[in-house]
Amino acid sequence: MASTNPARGMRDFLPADVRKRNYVIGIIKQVYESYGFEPLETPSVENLETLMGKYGDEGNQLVFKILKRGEKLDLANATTESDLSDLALRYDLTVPLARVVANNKNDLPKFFKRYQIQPVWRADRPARGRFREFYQCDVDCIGSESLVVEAEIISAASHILSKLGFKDFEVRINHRGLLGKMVADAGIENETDALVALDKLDKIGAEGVTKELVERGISEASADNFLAAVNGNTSNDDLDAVLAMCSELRVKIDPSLARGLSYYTGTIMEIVLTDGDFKGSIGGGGRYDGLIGMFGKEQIPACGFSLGLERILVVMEERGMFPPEIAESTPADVMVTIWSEETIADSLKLANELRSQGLRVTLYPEPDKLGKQFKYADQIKVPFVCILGESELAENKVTVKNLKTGEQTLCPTSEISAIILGG
RNA sequence: GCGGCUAUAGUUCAGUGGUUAGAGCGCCUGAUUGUGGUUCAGGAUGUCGAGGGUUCGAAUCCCUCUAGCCGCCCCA
Repeated sequence: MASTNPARGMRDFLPADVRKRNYVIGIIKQVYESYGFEPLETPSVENLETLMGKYGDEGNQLVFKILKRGEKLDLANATTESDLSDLALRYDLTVPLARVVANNKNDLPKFFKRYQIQPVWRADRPARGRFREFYQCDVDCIGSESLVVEAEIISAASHILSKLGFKDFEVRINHRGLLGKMVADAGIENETDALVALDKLDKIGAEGVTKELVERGISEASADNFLAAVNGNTSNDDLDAVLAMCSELRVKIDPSLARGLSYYTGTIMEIVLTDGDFKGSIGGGGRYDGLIGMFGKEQIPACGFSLGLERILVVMEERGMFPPEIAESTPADVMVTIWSEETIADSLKLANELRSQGLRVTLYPEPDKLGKQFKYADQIKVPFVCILGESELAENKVTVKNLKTGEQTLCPTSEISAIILGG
């Protein structure tokens, strides 16, 4: 038998999951729009050449490539990857944005402030809180080199976390220029290796980082110099300016913050929870003044931030942070039963009357024993059941039962919504 | 990509070479032909992940594959 599991690293979202996701996405949209960011959507699929070379070597490996189709797919004579694949699923939302900006410069305002909440795909190995298809919630501001952009983006992301109920979190910032200088001053040639090792400082400590630097072929003297620089005077004008504009927020300079994506050029930032046992960032971003220029046109400055929806959801689930109306939501306010074949039309009519009174109404889909119908109502957690049986029809009334209290009322149709909304 | 662990009913798991593979939960039926959530009685459900091997005999031992989990790597 074929497996009924979704494909590796992919997930089905059952109704309860979707409600929680929509709740979080709703707040993210609302906050981004309150800062004047506009929505953008781009295709799931990009041309392979659009994505390749934008994320570093590791990133290139993780791009989800799509096999060529029809006559273009010539397996017998294929010798390179580009003979087999010409498209790929998008790896993040930033590179597609850069492509859109490069392609639509004349139609976009001088400063393009957009948000985008869509899934991205990575051919990664799935782990806890890590999937092959996951949503990112990006905000970016295109066209300005001003550090006001950084400040505002940090503010928006902080705002969202507060509104979702997070209390202990902080934004850590660093600067690619500062990192590059420290690496060069220490006499280290391979900047990527140095940064990857440095990024683990809070996890494995100074000794661990030194060890890893040496393992990556960097001399012990250089490694020590590098770490000394990180712990020494790390002042940077850009970072100081951002800090000054974010005085109301919890922002901290973290000289060990590196971030993997290769397209960042200036400020880099990450948002982390400082309470509980969730390690790792739940969002990050930075300035990428060179990326849009990689599409061969004008060089345009840009800066953005991405919140990881899945990680936010994992933590909110573990901590029970969803409001009761989301956590205990029901598909309908009331369920209408069907007494018999002969009364189907009456039940259909009743359901529609209740809908026109503003209620969410679910109809039991077939005549059945009342016990079965109640059991189903209980299972889907609707709070009220309407019974329209022979005796009710004879009186032109409906029995309404409150499933929580067990209370039952016989009343005309017109009074039902008052009972349900009042109860 | 590397290392370790796991795969048995819808689900969580027990079963370490010997009849017909079990349990909890869930599901179905009835007690209750106009009333759920509680209770009681009864019932159904399996390619024991796939393929091969050892054996008189394999869910159990061996090999291969596949999938999942944990750690490393990397990342949101």
